[in-house]
This record gives sequence, structure tokens and C-alpha cells, in this order.
Amino acid sequence: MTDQTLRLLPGSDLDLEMTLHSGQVFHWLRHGNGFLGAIGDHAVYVEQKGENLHASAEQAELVRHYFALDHPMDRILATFPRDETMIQAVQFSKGMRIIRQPNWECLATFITSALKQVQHIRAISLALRQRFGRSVHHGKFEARAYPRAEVLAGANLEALLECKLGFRAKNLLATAKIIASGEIDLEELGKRPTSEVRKTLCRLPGVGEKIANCVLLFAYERLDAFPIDVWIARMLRERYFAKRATVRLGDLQEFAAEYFGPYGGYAQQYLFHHWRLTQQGRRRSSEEPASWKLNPPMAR
DNA sequence: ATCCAGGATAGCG
DNA sequence: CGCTATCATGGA
Repeated sequence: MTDQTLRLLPGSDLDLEMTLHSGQVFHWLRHGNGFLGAIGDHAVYVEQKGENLHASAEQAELVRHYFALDHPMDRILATFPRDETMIQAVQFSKGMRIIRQPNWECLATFITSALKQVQHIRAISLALRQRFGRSVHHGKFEARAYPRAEVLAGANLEALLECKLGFRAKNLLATAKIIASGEIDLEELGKRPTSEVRKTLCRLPGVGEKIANCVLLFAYERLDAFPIDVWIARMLRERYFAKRATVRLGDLQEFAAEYFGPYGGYAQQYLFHHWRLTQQGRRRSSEEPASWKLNPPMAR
């Protein structure tokens, strides 16, 4: 297996570690100086050295596509509003990209994300992959693919509960059955307009507005989709609705859709990353948030 | 021990 | 429509 250097596009940049730990994907493992994981059914090792991203030669296009190295970051950042909160988030999250995830594993993973901390989502993803996913290889590297819908549809509830899914288990199982049956074709769905995709996704058990928007943003590349989770809601209320006493979720959605522009999803991801790391450190009594930034905690 | 986590949903007025 | 209780699990 040969090692190829992928040069980043001029004027753009990538922070691999930050991107992998920003709450989009939850399965990459530190390996040597890089990361080992699966992109769909491919075992992939990636390593960043300065401006360059290293990956196997025959996986160059796969890696380039997954990490969206073609996204025009300068143009995207130029569309963001110029308020203080946004500027700070962009500075803090410089180099982060919205990854292009496979449909099913994105949908399934975010169903398991409901009311869970990032580390727990990670533990669940790894447990599901270990128990139900097939082993994939590339050269000396081995990884676990995300289990296909057909496999999870055939799993029993108890086995899923052993993977610590809690009340999410029945939702994942029910949705897996619908996808496996072909009643909803995730690939075909991607050709439909955003509002229709969102509406269809929300019909699935365990999928509401927030998770549907995550799938739109992280899998269907609708870069305007703006998921509002507890962190984003808190941030919006504090920074953009400080005067108002009562702010409904609908108010936040309406505001975000027009204020953050055509790449609102990107803005959201930068805001989420910045807010989560800084506020999490602030609420913690003992340790300093600076160490989190350099070495975010990862479940084994 | 108590509270919270990249929520969804049924049940209520 | 808007509000609330509830759903498992683990970490802080």
C-alpha cells in the first residue's frame, strides 16, 4: 500500500482532528499519528501533517469527497453574518468542515444521539459497529463498517439494549425495518427538494425536526439546514434573543433560517463547536477548558 | 445525590 | 397550536 499526499486546495484548510471530534461522526479512533475509521464500507487511515492530508493512493478521491476538501471555504465564510458571536466561533473552529456522510449511517447514528452526550453517542456507535457491523480491511488497516439497515432490522431488541441504546433502541429498530423494507429509499430521497426530504425523514420513528436537519446537513449536503439542539438553542437565546423573556423553538428556527444565510448549516456547526467546548469547560469546576481544546476526551 | 445530555412523542388544554 | 411528562443511561 502506497502513501499519497493530498494537497489541500489553495486558500482552503482542514483541521482533521477538530473535524472528527465536532459531533458529526463518532467512530474514528486515534491510530499512530492519525486516525483509523470506516468511510462507508472502506477501512481508512488518515493523517494530517501540516497543510497536507495523507491517505492511501487508491482512496484519495474517497477521502477527498468524505472530508469535502472541495468546499469553497472562503466563499462560505464570507456569507456568515459579521456579529461578534459568529466571528469568535469562526476563529475558534477554523479548519472544520461538514463531512459528507453515507445516508443510512448518518440517519441511524443521529437516531441514537437523542438526549445523549457526544461521548455516549460515540460509545453506542462503536458498540453497534463492533457487534453488528462487518469487518473491513485495507492493507494492514482494519475497521468496522456501520451495520446495514437490513442487519439492524433483523436484530432483537435485547441485543440493541446491550449496546446501551436505552429508549432509542426501539426507534432504531423500527426505522431500520422501514428502510430495509424499501418503503423509503434513502438514495432516491436525496434527489428530492429539501422540504420534502425533511418531511419524509420526520415520518421515521425517532426522527423529528432536529435529527432530520442533521441528516440533511451531514448526509444530503443541504448546507442551509440548521439543526437546533440544546446547545444551539441556549446560545441563540443568550446571544441573539437576550432581550426577550420567552423564545419559542419556532422563533429560533425562523430567525436562524434567514439570519445565517445560505450556508447556515456551516455557521451552525462552527457555533455549536465553539459554544459546546467553551461553555462545557465553564460549567466544570475543576479542569481548564484549554486542555479540552488540544485533547478532547474520547471514550475507549 | 442531583442534574444534564447534538430529542421525540403522546397527552393535555 | 403550545406546554409537559416521560422515555434509559452514564458522566460530571
